[in-house]
Amino acid sequence: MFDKVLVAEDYEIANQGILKVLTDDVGIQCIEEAKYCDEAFLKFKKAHQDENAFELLITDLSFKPDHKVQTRTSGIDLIKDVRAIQPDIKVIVYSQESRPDKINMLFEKLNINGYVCKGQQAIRELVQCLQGVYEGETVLPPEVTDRANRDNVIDLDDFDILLLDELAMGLTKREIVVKLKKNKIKPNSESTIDKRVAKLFDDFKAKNTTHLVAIVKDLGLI
Amino acid sequence: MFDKVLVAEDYEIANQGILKVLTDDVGIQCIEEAKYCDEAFLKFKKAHQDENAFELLITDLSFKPDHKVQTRTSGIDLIKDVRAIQPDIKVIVYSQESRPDKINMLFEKLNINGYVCKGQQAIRELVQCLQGVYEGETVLPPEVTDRANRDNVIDLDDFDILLLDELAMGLTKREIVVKLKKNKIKPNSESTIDKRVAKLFDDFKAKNTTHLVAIVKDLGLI
DNA sequence: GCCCAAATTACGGAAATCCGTAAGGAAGTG
DNA sequence: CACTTCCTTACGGATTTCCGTAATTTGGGC
Repeated sequence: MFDKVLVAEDYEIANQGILKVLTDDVGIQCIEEAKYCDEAFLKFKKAHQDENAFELLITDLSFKPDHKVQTRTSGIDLIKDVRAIQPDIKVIVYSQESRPDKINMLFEKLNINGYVCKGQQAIRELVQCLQGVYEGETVLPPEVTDRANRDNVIDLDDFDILLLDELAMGLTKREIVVKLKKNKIKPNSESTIDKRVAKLFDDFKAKNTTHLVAIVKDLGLI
Repeated sequence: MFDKVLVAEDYEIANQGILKVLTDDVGIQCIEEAKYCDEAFLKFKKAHQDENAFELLITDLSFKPDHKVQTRTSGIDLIKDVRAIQPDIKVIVYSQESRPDKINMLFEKLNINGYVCKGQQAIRELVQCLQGVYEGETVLPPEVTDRANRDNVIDLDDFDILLLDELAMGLTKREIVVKLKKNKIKPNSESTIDKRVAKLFDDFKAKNTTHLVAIVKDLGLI
Protein backbone atom coordinates (compact mmCIF):
# COMPACT_ATOMS: atom_id res chain seq x y z
CA MET A 1 0.00 0.00 0.00
CA PHE A 2 1.01 3.63 -0.28
CA ASP A 3 3.50 4.78 2.31
CA LYS A 4 3.45 8.54 1.90
CA VAL A 5 0.26 10.46 1.28
CA LEU A 6 -0.70 14.14 1.16
CA VAL A 7 -4.23 15.19 2.09
CA ALA A 8 -5.62 18.59 1.06
CA GLU A 9 -9.02 19.40 2.53
CA ASP A 10 -10.08 22.70 4.05
CA TYR A 11 -12.84 21.47 6.31
CA GLU A 12 -11.02 20.46 9.44
CA ILE A 13 -13.40 17.78 10.59
CA ALA A 14 -13.42 16.10 7.19
CA ASN A 15 -9.65 16.47 7.10
CA GLN A 16 -9.32 14.68 10.43
CA GLY A 17 -11.79 12.06 9.29
CA ILE A 18 -9.70 11.21 6.25
CA LEU A 19 -6.58 11.02 8.39
CA LYS A 20 -8.31 8.65 10.79
CA VAL A 21 -9.44 6.37 7.97
CA LEU A 22 -6.00 6.36 6.35
CA THR A 23 -4.38 5.56 9.68
CA ASP A 24 -6.84 3.14 11.25
CA ASP A 25 -8.44 1.40 8.29
CA VAL A 26 -5.68 1.43 5.68
CA GLY A 27 -2.58 1.56 7.84
CA ILE A 28 -0.68 4.25 6.03
CA GLN A 29 2.29 5.47 8.05
CA CYS A 30 3.29 8.82 6.69
CA ILE A 31 0.43 11.23 6.15
CA GLU A 32 0.63 14.97 5.84
CA GLU A 33 -2.38 17.25 5.70
CA ALA A 34 -3.05 20.77 4.50
CA LYS A 35 -6.01 23.09 4.80
CA TYR A 36 -5.07 25.27 1.84
CA CYS A 37 -4.05 24.50 -1.73
CA ASP A 38 -0.92 26.62 -1.47
CA GLU A 39 0.04 24.96 1.80
CA ALA A 40 -0.44 21.55 0.19
CA PHE A 41 1.68 22.56 -2.78
CA LEU A 42 4.51 23.75 -0.54
CA LYS A 43 4.55 20.48 1.39
CA PHE A 44 4.48 18.58 -1.88
CA LYS A 45 7.32 20.61 -3.35
CA LYS A 46 9.51 20.25 -0.29
CA ALA A 47 9.04 16.49 -0.20
CA HIS A 48 9.83 16.31 -3.90
CA GLN A 49 13.01 18.35 -3.52
CA ASP A 50 14.11 16.26 -0.56
CA GLU A 51 13.78 13.18 -2.78
CA ASN A 52 11.17 11.86 -0.42
CA ALA A 53 8.22 12.52 -2.68
CA PHE A 54 4.56 11.77 -1.97
CA GLU A 55 3.12 8.80 -3.82
CA LEU A 56 -0.47 9.97 -3.58
CA LEU A 57 -2.41 13.20 -3.32
CA ILE A 58 -5.93 13.16 -1.92
CA THR A 59 -7.59 16.51 -2.47
CA ASP A 60 -10.90 18.27 -2.26
CA LEU A 61 -12.01 20.43 -5.19
CA SER A 62 -13.48 23.51 -3.57
CA PHE A 63 -11.61 25.45 -0.93
CA LYS A 64 -13.54 28.20 0.76
CA PRO A 65 -11.70 31.51 0.54
CA ASP A 66 -10.85 33.19 3.82
CA HIS A 67 -8.49 35.88 5.05
CA LYS A 68 -5.40 34.09 3.72
CA VAL A 69 -4.78 35.11 0.14
CA GLN A 70 -4.18 32.06 -2.04
CA THR A 71 -2.71 31.79 -5.51
CA ARG A 72 -4.51 28.48 -6.00
CA THR A 73 -8.19 28.59 -5.30
CA SER A 74 -9.30 25.10 -6.22
CA GLY A 75 -8.13 21.54 -6.13
CA ILE A 76 -7.92 21.61 -9.91
CA ASP A 77 -5.16 24.21 -9.78
CA LEU A 78 -3.37 22.15 -7.18
CA ILE A 79 -3.54 18.99 -9.26
CA LYS A 80 -2.22 20.77 -12.37
CA ASP A 81 0.72 22.29 -10.51
CA VAL A 82 1.60 19.08 -8.74
CA ARG A 83 1.43 17.00 -11.90
CA ALA A 84 3.61 19.54 -13.71
CA ILE A 85 6.42 18.72 -11.31
CA GLN A 86 5.75 15.05 -10.63
CA PRO A 87 3.66 13.64 -13.48
CA ASP A 88 3.44 10.12 -12.08
CA ILE A 89 1.95 11.03 -8.71
CA LYS A 90 -1.39 9.35 -8.13
CA VAL A 91 -4.32 11.63 -7.45
CA ILE A 92 -7.62 10.89 -5.75
CA VAL A 93 -10.26 13.61 -5.59
CA TYR A 94 -12.56 13.62 -2.58
CA SER A 95 -15.38 16.07 -3.11
CA GLN A 96 -19.02 16.89 -2.68
CA GLU A 97 -19.52 17.02 -6.44
CA SER A 98 -21.79 14.23 -7.66
CA ARG A 99 -22.57 15.33 -11.22
CA PRO A 100 -21.35 12.66 -13.65
CA ASP A 101 -20.13 14.96 -16.39
CA LYS A 102 -18.21 17.12 -13.93
CA ILE A 103 -16.53 14.04 -12.50
CA ASN A 104 -15.80 12.63 -15.94
CA MET A 105 -14.12 15.90 -16.84
CA LEU A 106 -11.63 15.34 -14.02
CA PHE A 107 -10.63 11.95 -15.39
CA GLU A 108 -10.44 13.17 -18.99
CA LYS A 109 -8.77 16.53 -18.54
CA LEU A 110 -6.66 15.94 -15.45
CA ASN A 111 -6.13 12.20 -15.63
CA ILE A 112 -6.94 11.73 -11.98
CA ASN A 113 -6.73 8.16 -10.75
CA GLY A 114 -9.72 7.97 -8.49
CA TYR A 115 -12.73 9.85 -7.23
CA VAL A 116 -14.66 9.51 -3.98
CA CYS A 117 -17.87 11.38 -3.32
CA LYS A 118 -18.45 12.82 0.13
CA GLY A 119 -21.31 10.84 1.48
CA GLN A 120 -22.62 8.15 3.73
CA GLN A 121 -20.50 5.36 2.22
CA ALA A 122 -17.37 7.46 1.95
CA ILE A 123 -15.14 5.27 4.14
CA ARG A 124 -15.75 2.07 2.20
CA GLU A 125 -15.45 3.93 -1.11
CA LEU A 126 -12.26 5.63 -0.04
CA VAL A 127 -10.64 2.40 1.11
CA GLN A 128 -11.63 0.62 -2.10
CA CYS A 129 -10.44 3.54 -4.16
CA LEU A 130 -7.04 3.54 -2.45
CA GLN A 131 -6.72 -0.18 -3.08
CA GLY A 132 -7.63 0.16 -6.73
CA VAL A 133 -5.42 3.14 -7.42
CA TYR A 134 -2.51 1.43 -5.67
CA GLU A 135 -2.92 -1.47 -8.06
CA GLY A 136 -2.82 0.90 -11.01
CA GLU A 137 -6.51 1.02 -11.74
CA THR A 138 -8.66 4.06 -12.48
CA VAL A 139 -11.43 4.07 -9.91
CA LEU A 140 -14.68 5.71 -10.96
CA PRO A 141 -17.31 6.37 -8.30
CA PRO A 142 -20.78 4.76 -8.34
CA GLU A 143 -22.17 8.16 -9.31
CA VAL A 144 -20.54 7.68 -12.72
CA THR A 145 -20.60 3.93 -13.26
CA ASP A 146 -24.17 3.17 -12.19
CA ARG A 147 -26.49 2.65 -15.08
CA ALA A 148 -29.25 4.69 -13.46
CA ASN A 149 -27.00 7.71 -13.30
CA ARG A 150 -25.86 7.52 -16.91
CA ASP A 151 -29.07 6.68 -18.73
CA ASN A 152 -30.64 10.08 -18.67
CA VAL A 153 -27.74 11.92 -20.24
CA ILE A 154 -28.87 14.35 -22.90
CA ASP A 155 -26.27 15.69 -25.27
CA LEU A 156 -26.53 19.39 -25.90
CA ASP A 157 -24.72 21.25 -28.64
CA ASP A 158 -22.93 24.54 -28.09
CA PHE A 159 -25.94 26.55 -29.18
CA ASP A 160 -28.12 24.91 -26.55
CA ILE A 161 -25.57 25.69 -23.87
CA LEU A 162 -25.34 29.25 -25.14
CA LEU A 163 -29.09 29.66 -24.88
CA LEU A 164 -29.18 28.17 -21.41
CA ASP A 165 -26.40 30.49 -20.31
CA GLU A 166 -28.19 33.57 -21.58
CA LEU A 167 -31.51 32.50 -20.07
CA ALA A 168 -29.81 31.88 -16.73
CA MET A 169 -28.40 35.39 -16.95
CA GLY A 170 -31.96 36.67 -17.11
CA LEU A 171 -32.05 37.75 -20.76
CA THR A 172 -35.40 37.68 -22.54
CA LYS A 173 -35.62 35.87 -25.85
CA ARG A 174 -35.79 39.20 -27.61
CA GLU A 175 -32.59 40.31 -25.91
CA ILE A 176 -30.93 37.08 -26.89
CA VAL A 177 -31.92 37.69 -30.51
CA VAL A 178 -30.27 41.09 -30.41
CA LYS A 179 -27.12 39.66 -28.86
CA LEU A 180 -26.90 36.84 -31.39
CA LYS A 181 -27.31 39.21 -34.32
CA LYS A 182 -24.70 41.54 -32.90
CA ASN A 183 -22.28 38.60 -32.59
CA LYS A 184 -23.31 37.27 -36.02
CA ILE A 185 -24.31 33.92 -34.60
CA LYS A 186 -26.96 31.98 -36.45
CA PRO A 187 -29.70 30.94 -36.06
CA ASN A 188 -30.97 34.15 -34.53
CA SER A 189 -34.70 34.48 -34.99
CA GLU A 190 -36.96 34.65 -31.98
CA SER A 191 -39.00 31.84 -33.41
CA THR A 192 -36.09 29.46 -33.63
CA ILE A 193 -34.96 30.26 -30.14
CA ASP A 194 -38.48 29.50 -29.02
CA LYS A 195 -38.35 26.18 -30.80
CA ARG A 196 -34.96 25.23 -29.41
CA VAL A 197 -35.97 26.06 -25.88
CA ALA A 198 -39.21 24.13 -26.35
CA LYS A 199 -37.11 21.12 -27.33
CA LEU A 200 -35.07 21.55 -24.17
CA PHE A 201 -38.30 21.63 -22.16
CA ASP A 202 -39.09 18.30 -23.74
CA ASP A 203 -35.66 16.80 -23.14
CA PHE A 204 -35.48 17.78 -19.51
CA LYS A 205 -39.19 17.52 -18.71
CA ALA A 206 -39.23 21.16 -17.70
CA LYS A 207 -42.43 23.10 -17.17
CA ASN A 208 -41.00 26.51 -18.06
CA THR A 209 -37.76 28.44 -18.49
CA THR A 210 -37.17 28.85 -14.77
CA HIS A 211 -37.63 25.14 -14.19
CA LEU A 212 -35.32 24.36 -17.09
CA VAL A 213 -32.52 26.52 -15.76
CA ALA A 214 -32.93 25.04 -12.28
CA ILE A 215 -32.63 21.53 -13.73
CA VAL A 216 -29.53 22.17 -15.83
CA LYS A 217 -27.93 24.04 -12.93
CA ASP A 218 -28.48 20.99 -10.75
CA LEU A 219 -27.00 18.78 -13.45
CA GLY A 220 -24.01 21.08 -13.64
CA LEU A 221 -24.43 21.68 -17.35
CA ILE A 222 -24.12 25.43 -16.89
CA MET B 1 -15.29 17.48 30.92
CA PHE B 2 -18.06 15.27 29.57
CA ASP B 3 -17.49 11.55 29.96
CA LYS B 4 -20.17 10.04 27.77
CA VAL B 5 -21.11 11.50 24.43
CA LEU B 6 -23.33 10.43 21.54
CA VAL B 7 -22.50 11.57 18.01
CA ALA B 8 -25.11 11.45 15.22
CA GLU B 9 -23.76 12.26 11.76
CA ASP B 10 -24.50 10.44 8.54
CA TYR B 11 -21.40 11.35 6.55
CA GLU B 12 -18.87 8.77 7.57
CA ILE B 13 -15.78 10.88 7.13
CA ALA B 14 -17.20 13.76 9.15
CA ASN B 15 -18.38 11.26 11.71
CA GLN B 16 -14.87 9.87 12.07
CA GLY B 17 -13.47 13.38 12.17
CA ILE B 18 -15.65 14.31 15.13
CA LEU B 19 -14.67 11.12 16.93
CA LYS B 20 -11.00 11.89 16.38
CA VAL B 21 -11.34 15.42 17.75
CA LEU B 22 -13.32 14.25 20.78
CA THR B 23 -10.75 11.56 21.51
CA ASP B 24 -7.48 13.30 20.68
CA ASP B 25 -8.16 16.97 21.40
CA VAL B 26 -10.74 16.82 24.20
CA GLY B 27 -9.95 13.48 25.78
CA ILE B 28 -13.45 12.12 26.09
CA GLN B 29 -13.45 8.44 26.98
CA CYS B 30 -16.82 7.05 26.10
CA ILE B 31 -18.09 8.04 22.67
CA GLU B 32 -20.76 6.32 20.65
CA GLU B 33 -21.60 7.20 17.08
CA ALA B 34 -24.57 6.68 14.81
CA LYS B 35 -25.16 7.24 11.11
CA TYR B 36 -28.93 7.42 11.38
CA CYS B 37 -31.28 9.34 13.64
CA ASP B 38 -33.17 6.22 14.60
CA GLU B 39 -29.95 4.40 15.37
CA ALA B 40 -28.83 7.32 17.54
CA PHE B 41 -32.15 7.33 19.37
CA LEU B 42 -31.94 3.61 20.11
CA LYS B 43 -28.44 3.98 21.54
CA PHE B 44 -29.59 6.93 23.59
CA LYS B 45 -32.63 5.09 24.89
CA LYS B 46 -30.68 2.00 25.84
CA ALA B 47 -28.10 4.04 27.76
CA HIS B 48 -30.89 5.91 29.53
CA GLN B 49 -32.65 2.70 30.54
CA ASP B 50 -29.39 1.18 31.75
CA GLU B 51 -28.98 4.23 34.02
CA ASN B 52 -25.79 5.05 32.19
CA ALA B 53 -27.18 7.98 30.26
CA PHE B 54 -25.33 10.19 27.78
CA GLU B 55 -24.44 13.65 29.03
CA LEU B 56 -24.19 15.20 25.60
CA LEU B 57 -25.61 14.70 22.12
CA ILE B 58 -23.74 16.06 19.14
CA THR B 59 -25.90 15.84 16.04
CA ASP B 60 -26.12 16.94 12.45
CA LEU B 61 -29.38 18.40 11.17
CA SER B 62 -29.84 16.85 7.76
CA PHE B 63 -29.57 13.15 7.20
CA LYS B 64 -29.63 11.99 3.62
CA PRO B 65 -32.31 9.39 3.05
CA ASP B 66 -31.14 6.06 1.72
CA HIS B 67 -32.51 2.53 1.51
CA LYS B 68 -33.09 2.29 5.27
CA VAL B 69 -36.52 3.61 6.15
CA GLN B 70 -36.31 6.03 9.06
CA THR B 71 -39.02 7.36 11.33
CA ARG B 72 -36.84 10.38 12.15
CA THR B 73 -35.55 12.19 9.12
CA SER B 74 -33.74 15.14 10.68
CA GLY B 75 -31.67 16.04 13.68
CA ILE B 76 -34.53 18.20 14.89
CA ASP B 77 -36.74 15.15 15.32
CA LEU B 78 -33.93 13.40 17.15
CA ILE B 79 -33.39 16.31 19.53
CA LYS B 80 -37.10 16.54 20.34
CA ASP B 81 -37.41 12.84 21.06
CA VAL B 82 -34.26 12.73 23.16
CA ARG B 83 -35.20 15.77 25.19
CA ALA B 84 -38.66 14.32 25.81
CA ILE B 85 -37.04 11.47 27.69
CA GLN B 86 -34.04 13.23 29.21
CA PRO B 87 -34.73 16.97 29.33
CA ASP B 88 -31.41 17.92 30.90
CA ILE B 89 -29.17 16.33 28.25
CA LYS B 90 -26.88 18.87 26.61
CA VAL B 91 -27.18 19.21 22.85
CA ILE B 92 -24.69 20.57 20.35
CA VAL B 93 -25.71 20.82 16.70
CA TYR B 94 -22.99 20.40 14.08
CA SER B 95 -24.31 21.32 10.66
CA GLN B 96 -23.71 22.95 7.31
CA GLU B 97 -26.47 25.46 7.94
CA SER B 98 -25.10 28.99 8.22
CA ARG B 99 -28.23 31.12 8.01
CA PRO B 100 -28.49 33.11 11.23
CA ASP B 101 -32.25 32.87 11.57
CA LYS B 102 -32.19 29.11 11.11
CA ILE B 103 -29.54 28.76 13.78
CA ASN B 104 -31.32 31.12 16.14
CA MET B 105 -34.46 29.08 15.73
CA LEU B 106 -32.64 26.05 17.10
CA PHE B 107 -31.68 27.90 20.26
CA GLU B 108 -35.14 29.42 20.71
CA LYS B 109 -37.36 26.50 19.83
CA LEU B 110 -35.23 23.54 20.85
CA ASN B 111 -33.07 25.11 23.55
CA ILE B 112 -29.93 23.58 22.17
CA ASN B 113 -26.79 24.41 24.11
CA GLY B 114 -24.33 24.97 21.32
CA TYR B 115 -23.93 25.19 17.58
CA VAL B 116 -20.89 24.54 15.40
CA CYS B 117 -20.91 25.24 11.70
CA LYS B 118 -19.18 22.78 9.40
CA GLY B 119 -16.23 24.71 8.12
CA GLN B 120 -12.56 25.47 8.16
CA GLN B 121 -12.38 26.36 11.84
CA ALA B 122 -14.63 23.55 12.97
CA ILE B 123 -12.14 21.87 15.30
CA ARG B 124 -11.38 24.96 17.33
CA GLU B 125 -15.04 25.92 17.37
CA LEU B 126 -16.09 22.45 18.42
CA VAL B 127 -13.56 22.29 21.25
CA GLN B 128 -14.53 25.73 22.51
CA CYS B 129 -18.19 24.87 22.22
CA LEU B 130 -17.72 21.70 24.26
CA GLN B 131 -15.86 23.65 26.92
CA GLY B 132 -18.54 26.33 27.08
CA VAL B 133 -21.47 23.94 27.12
CA TYR B 134 -19.78 21.86 29.81
CA GLU B 135 -19.57 24.98 31.95
CA GLY B 136 -23.25 25.61 31.45
CA GLU B 137 -23.00 28.31 28.81
CA THR B 138 -24.98 28.67 25.62
CA VAL B 139 -22.48 28.80 22.78
CA LEU B 140 -23.50 30.70 19.67
CA PRO B 141 -21.37 30.34 16.53
CA PRO B 142 -19.54 33.24 14.85
CA GLU B 143 -22.06 33.04 12.04
CA VAL B 144 -24.63 34.45 14.43
CA THR B 145 -22.53 36.71 16.63
CA ASP B 146 -20.21 38.34 14.10
CA ARG B 147 -21.41 41.56 12.60
CA ALA B 148 -19.42 41.08 9.41
CA ASN B 149 -21.09 37.78 8.66
CA ARG B 150 -24.52 39.20 9.00
CA ASP B 151 -24.02 42.32 6.95
CA ASN B 152 -23.35 40.93 3.52
CA VAL B 153 -25.74 38.06 3.98
CA ILE B 154 -29.21 38.48 2.68
CA ASP B 155 -31.27 36.77 5.28
CA LEU B 156 -34.07 34.82 3.78
CA ASP B 157 -36.83 33.47 5.93
CA ASP B 158 -38.45 30.10 5.39
CA PHE B 159 -41.16 31.63 3.24
CA ASP B 160 -38.61 33.06 0.83
CA ILE B 161 -36.89 29.71 0.56
CA LEU B 162 -40.24 28.04 0.05
CA LEU B 163 -41.06 30.41 -2.80
CA LEU B 164 -37.66 29.92 -4.41
CA ASP B 165 -38.07 26.15 -4.16
CA GLU B 166 -41.46 26.21 -5.81
CA LEU B 167 -40.33 28.58 -8.55
CA ALA B 168 -37.31 26.37 -9.24
CA MET B 169 -39.72 23.46 -9.56
CA GLY B 170 -41.43 25.35 -12.35
CA LEU B 171 -44.66 26.24 -10.59
CA THR B 172 -46.44 29.38 -11.69
CA LYS B 173 -47.42 31.91 -9.08
CA ARG B 174 -51.02 30.85 -9.43
CA GLU B 175 -50.05 27.24 -8.78
CA ILE B 176 -48.06 28.31 -5.75
CA VAL B 177 -51.12 30.14 -4.42
CA VAL B 178 -53.18 26.97 -4.73
CA LYS B 179 -50.51 24.91 -3.01
CA LEU B 180 -50.13 27.38 -0.16
CA LYS B 181 -53.87 27.51 0.43
CA LYS B 182 -54.11 23.74 0.38
CA ASN B 183 -51.34 23.54 2.99
CA LYS B 184 -52.86 26.41 4.96
CA ILE B 185 -49.70 28.48 4.77
CA LYS B 186 -50.05 32.25 4.93
CA PRO B 187 -49.57 34.64 3.25
CA ASN B 188 -51.07 33.09 0.17
CA SER B 189 -52.32 35.76 -2.20
CA GLU B 190 -50.88 36.06 -5.67
CA SER B 191 -50.20 39.70 -5.01
CA THR B 192 -48.07 39.06 -1.95
CA ILE B 193 -46.12 36.37 -3.71
CA ASP B 194 -45.48 38.86 -6.49
CA LYS B 195 -44.26 41.39 -3.93
CA ARG B 196 -42.04 38.91 -2.14
CA VAL B 197 -40.45 37.75 -5.34
CA ALA B 198 -39.97 41.35 -6.45
CA LYS B 199 -38.10 41.96 -3.20
CA LEU B 200 -35.90 38.97 -3.95
CA PHE B 201 -35.22 40.46 -7.41
CA ASP B 202 -34.05 43.55 -5.59
CA ASP B 203 -31.93 41.70 -3.04
CA PHE B 204 -30.14 39.55 -5.58
CA LYS B 205 -30.12 42.04 -8.45
CA ALA B 206 -32.06 39.61 -10.60
CA LYS B 207 -33.74 40.58 -13.85
CA ASN B 208 -36.49 37.98 -13.72
CA THR B 209 -37.53 34.74 -12.07
CA THR B 210 -35.23 32.58 -14.17
CA HIS B 211 -32.27 34.79 -13.32
CA LEU B 212 -33.20 34.75 -9.66
CA VAL B 213 -33.34 30.98 -9.48
CA ALA B 214 -30.01 30.72 -11.31
CA ILE B 215 -28.42 33.07 -8.78
CA VAL B 216 -29.69 31.33 -5.66
CA LYS B 217 -28.77 27.95 -7.15
CA ASP B 218 -25.24 29.21 -7.62
CA LEU B 219 -25.19 30.48 -4.06
CA GLY B 220 -26.38 27.09 -2.90
CA LEU B 221 -29.38 28.56 -1.11
CA ILE B 222 -31.68 26.03 -2.73
C1' DG C 1 -31.61 19.66 -61.36
C1' DC C 2 -35.17 17.44 -58.27
C1' DC C 3 -36.98 15.75 -54.09
C1' DC C 4 -37.16 15.20 -49.26
C1' DA C 5 -36.27 15.84 -44.48
C1' DA C 6 -34.85 18.87 -41.15
C1' DA C 7 -34.03 23.27 -39.55
C1' DT C 8 -35.25 28.08 -39.59
C1' DT C 9 -38.47 31.70 -39.71
C1' DA C 10 -43.05 34.19 -39.36
C1' DC C 11 -47.23 34.97 -36.98
C1' DG C 12 -51.04 34.81 -33.55
C1' DG C 13 -53.33 33.94 -29.21
C1' DA C 14 -53.96 32.43 -24.38
C1' DA C 15 -51.47 32.51 -20.24
C1' DA C 16 -47.94 34.24 -17.12
C1' DT C 17 -44.72 37.67 -15.70
C1' DC C 18 -43.36 42.11 -14.13
C1' DC C 19 -44.30 46.41 -12.11
C1' DG C 20 -46.87 50.08 -11.04
C1' DT C 21 -50.76 52.25 -7.68
C1' DA C 22 -53.79 51.86 -3.93
C1' DA C 23 -56.65 49.97 -0.29
C1' DG C 24 -57.11 47.12 3.95
C1' DG C 25 -55.19 45.06 8.35
C1' DA C 26 -52.06 44.02 12.33
C1' DA C 27 -48.68 45.64 15.75
C1' DG C 28 -46.22 49.03 18.29
C1' DT C 29 -45.68 53.93 20.25
C1' DG C 30 -46.89 58.16 22.52
C1' DC D 1 -57.31 56.88 20.46
C1' DA D 2 -54.57 58.75 16.73
C1' DC D 3 -50.48 57.83 14.20
C1' DT D 4 -46.85 55.44 12.00
C1' DT D 5 -44.95 51.42 9.94
C1' DC D 6 -44.90 47.19 7.87
C1' DC D 7 -47.14 43.47 5.66
C1' DT D 8 -50.85 41.74 2.96
C1' DT D 9 -54.13 42.03 -0.65
C1' DA D 10 -56.50 43.75 -4.96
C1' DC D 11 -56.27 45.31 -9.63
C1' DG D 12 -54.68 46.77 -14.26
C1' DG D 13 -51.58 47.18 -18.08
C1' DA D 14 -47.37 46.49 -20.80
C1' DT D 15 -44.32 42.93 -21.77
C1' DT D 16 -42.93 38.18 -22.19
C1' DT D 17 -43.64 33.34 -22.33
C1' DC D 18 -45.42 29.26 -24.23
C1' DC D 19 -47.32 26.69 -27.83
C1' DG D 20 -49.82 26.11 -31.74
C1' DT D 21 -49.86 26.34 -37.31
C1' DA D 22 -47.73 27.34 -41.50
C1' DA D 23 -44.42 29.22 -44.83
C1' DT D 24 -39.57 29.36 -46.18
C1' DT D 25 -34.82 27.97 -46.40
C1' DT D 26 -30.98 24.69 -46.04
C1' DG D 27 -28.38 20.56 -46.99
C1' DG D 28 -27.79 15.88 -48.92
C1' DG D 29 -28.65 11.95 -51.88
C1' DC D 30 -29.91 10.36 -56.30
